[in-house]
Parts: sequence; structure tokens; C-alpha cells
Amino acid sequence: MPKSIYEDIYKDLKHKIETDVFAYQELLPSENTLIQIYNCSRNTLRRAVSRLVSDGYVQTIQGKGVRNIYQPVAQTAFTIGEIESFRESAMRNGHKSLTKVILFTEFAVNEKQEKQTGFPIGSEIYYIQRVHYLDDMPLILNHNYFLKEAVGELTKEIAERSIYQYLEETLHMTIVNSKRIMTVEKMTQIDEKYLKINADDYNCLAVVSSQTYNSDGLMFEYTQSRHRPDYFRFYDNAVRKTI
Amino acid sequence: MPKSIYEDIYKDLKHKIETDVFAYQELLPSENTLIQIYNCSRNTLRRAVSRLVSDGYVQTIQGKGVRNIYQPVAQTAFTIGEIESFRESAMRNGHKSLTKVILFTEFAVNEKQEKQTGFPIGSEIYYIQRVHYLDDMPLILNHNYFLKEAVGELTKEIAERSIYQYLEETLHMTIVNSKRIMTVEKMTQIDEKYLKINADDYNCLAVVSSQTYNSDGLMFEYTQSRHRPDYFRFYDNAVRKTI
DNA sequence: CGCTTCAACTTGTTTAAACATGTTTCTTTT
DNA sequence: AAAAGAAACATGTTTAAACAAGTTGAAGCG
Repeated sequence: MPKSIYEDIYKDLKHKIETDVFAYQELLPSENTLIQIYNCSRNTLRRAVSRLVSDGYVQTIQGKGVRNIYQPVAQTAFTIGEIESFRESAMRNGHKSLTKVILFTEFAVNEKQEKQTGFPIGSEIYYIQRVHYLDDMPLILNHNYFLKEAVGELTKEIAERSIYQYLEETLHMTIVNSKRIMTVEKMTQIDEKYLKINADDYNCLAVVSSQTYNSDGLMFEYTQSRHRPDYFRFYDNAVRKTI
Repeated sequence: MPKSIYEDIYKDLKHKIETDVFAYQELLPSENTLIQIYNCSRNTLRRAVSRLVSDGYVQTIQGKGVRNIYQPVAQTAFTIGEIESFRESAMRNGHKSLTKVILFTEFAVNEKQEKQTGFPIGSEIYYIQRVHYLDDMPLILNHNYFLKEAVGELTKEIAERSIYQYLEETLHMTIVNSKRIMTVEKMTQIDEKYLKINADDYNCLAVVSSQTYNSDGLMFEYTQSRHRPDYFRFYDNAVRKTI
């Protein structure tokens, strides 16, 4: 759908960086050169480059140029750090994914849950517990809270496939924004049971709590993802703000 | 130093959001209104707003406006998620911070270390182990690797204060960019000793490994930060890329 | 030879204008 | 009264131009 020039340029440059068309630590062609190559305005090109900067792919150096600082990440099952569903990231990396629904229920939010989830008291909610398997190994125990008013008729079958796919393709909802907090928490008996980890081994989990907003600015999802610690990796790139 | 118009506007809007001048879930004044208030061009204003978007403070909705989705985070000792030193974030939150150097040495990178740190074989390195205390409680065990060629003459005294302060104020080096990976790892005896955690309680740590680049595009630091799990929190905001 | 100066590059910031697209509201038409 | 249409307003994309500021190398000078 959203075909914009700067997005095409961004993707093309990103691909060229990933496939070593530009060497690590080398400078990319200058803005003027790229403008001629892509036949676009300076602003449009700079917009594409600025996304590469926030991805941690390149670094701009005033007066000198744009340096490629991309290094591929090895040894990782799948990359988090973006809003993408478990299914999406598993497929992208050529793995076999499976999702089992272990609880599918609905209720109205009480005071305690308001504090945890951020949904106002009384909101009608779907509460779903799911286990995600990658190549037959249980990796993530998910606690999903979906706002009924926003997601319509959810079923166990949809939860078993991909809820995000349903939201986007059937409901045409656009997911825009997700705030996340990562913590480390003690393993519970439920975690132990479904993730099949021996508590004598690891007794902690990586927990990612997230609030997700749709394109109307409505927070429609709160999720707590409890990750097997030995398979958890979170990538991030920080750009220092000038003080 | 870096006085730019969009930065001033960004800070002002951010402050207004944090201090509830704009209410949660309300729309901010429209672009046209803000342009008149700040007496700037549309591009400059939009640049400020786009930073608020990536901070997760607001969400833009085409045709409608810019919605305030900022919610203050409670119950946290200090915020990570930016490149700031332990000392900086501790001060910012009014806590008493202390850093103890437990090892200060230097060596040349070997093959194994090259893979871990990303420094080329043979690079001359300072290797420093430090424990960071917040209000007398040991929170973080840091393993720092600094490239000698880039940081000049480091001493144990500098390491006890703030290395970043030294780099920026004395060497006038600008830290630009930092790639990080978060994982959960088993606690070692060294961790147990210096962080004073009973392994019967938690037997894992939150580990943040980072590579930091200066304004010349040179990776001059590799650091592994090992965090007490019960005090670790990492905030993040993801904006979904249009597919 | 060593130094400064300057010109020609690089990226960074700001303005202005035009058109595209989505939302809301009011007016017109049926 | 309900539906359709138009106007007004919102943000999104793109172009063009000018000036600022950092880097580099060549020209020129002592």
C-alpha cells in the first residue's frame, strides 16, 4: 500500500548494506551522488538515510560522509526489537512455528488489573494464554489482554493462528505503536510447566510487557511475554541526544 | 552547544507533555497552531513532533491530529534506554551513586576476545571491572573494554569518577551511537561476590552488551553490564514500519 | 619545507510551497 | 429525514533553495 519514495530508497540502501555492496566502515556515496542515482530531492534522500541511522546501520559524520557500521548478528533464533508477531519473525528466519492456546476467556477489568494493564476499570477484555513453540521447543508464554471493543469477535481458532494477521487483514486495523518494558522475573510454576524448564537450571525469565496502540490512538492490547532465558535476545540501537 | 530550533521546540513540547499541560489521550494543538506559537516553519515543527513520536510520547493520526499517549512510569530506580552513564542517570533521579574499580588492566585483543568484543585482533585495550552502587546497594557489575588509541590515558581515578565525563569534557570526544543486546545469563561466582545476591534467590542476571561509536565512526568501547535482576528495567518504544 | 588560506567538498538546519490523503462538519440534494 | 457532496481542516510526501558548519586537499606564501 504505502508506496513512498523515501521508503523505497531506504529499503534499497538497507539491502545494499546487508549484502555488502557497501563495505563495513566505508563511507557511502555522498548525498549528491545518491540524489542523482535515485533521481530524488535531497530531503527525500536524507529521510531514507535518517532511518538507517536509527536502525544503527550507518552513522553520519558532518563534513565527511555516511559511514556503514552494520555488522550482521550471528547465532540468534529470531530478532525482536520490532513490532512483529511471533509467527512473522519465525517465518522470516525459516523456522517452524506453532502456537497453542492454553486459556481463552473474557472478563471485565478490575482495579488491580487496571494498574497492571493500563486498561480502565470495567473494560471488556479477552484474556488469552498462549505458548509459542519454535521447532517444537516452547519458547514464550504469552499473556494477552485484548480490548473487545477494538478487536471484535476473537476466537480460539484465530488465537491459534495469528491474532495480528486477523487484526490487520480482516479488521484492517493498523498497529502503530508499542511501548515495552523488559524485566527479569522469577519463574512461576506455570512458567515451569509450560516452558518445560528445570527450575534447578534457570530460575528466572525474561519478561517483556507491552502496551500496543492502533492507528486511532487507542490502546487495544496489553501483553506480558515470558521468554525462556537461554533463547532470549533483544537488540537495540541508541542514538545519543545532544545535551 | 547545539542550539537548533527544532530541538528547543521538542524540549518544550516534551516538558509540556510531562507536566500535563496537554492531557493524556487528548490531541495536541494542530500543526498550524503550533507553527504560529513557535513562529517556525512547518518542517521544523514536524521534526520536533517526529522525535516525540519515536519517544513514544505522542502518536500522529492522519486527518485527525497528534495524540498525547504519554504515561509517566512509576516505581523505577532509574531509566535506561538512552546512552547515559550510570552517574548521569543516578544524579538525574536524585540518588547517591558510587563506583568502585575492582580491576584496572590493559592488554592486546586475542582471537576469542575479537569475537566477543568486535575489536580487531591486536588492538590495545583497557580492561576495567567496576561495580556501581546506588544508595549503597550494588546494582551493576561492569566489564569495560576501551580502545587505547581512542581514549588516550585512562587512570583508575578517572574510572572511579566518570569515564564518559572525562571523554567528553577533557578529550572533547562525542559519543554518538550505541548498539546493544540484552540477554539473561546465569550468575557467576564473581557476580555473586560483588553484587551480593544469594544464588538461592535469583540465579540469573540481566546482561546488556554494547558497542559504542564516537563521532568519527570508530567503535571505541565494548561493555558488558551485568545487572541485578530485581532492579533492572529497560524501556523501549517501537513504531511499526509500514509493510 | 612548513605554514596558512582558500576553495571545494561533505552533512546539518531552516524556510517556502505545492500536492496528496484522511477526517469532520455542514450544506445540498433526493 | 437520510444520503450525497463539498468545504475546511488535519497530517503525509516531495521538491527547491539558501545558508551554516565541519573536513580535506591544493594553492600560495613566508
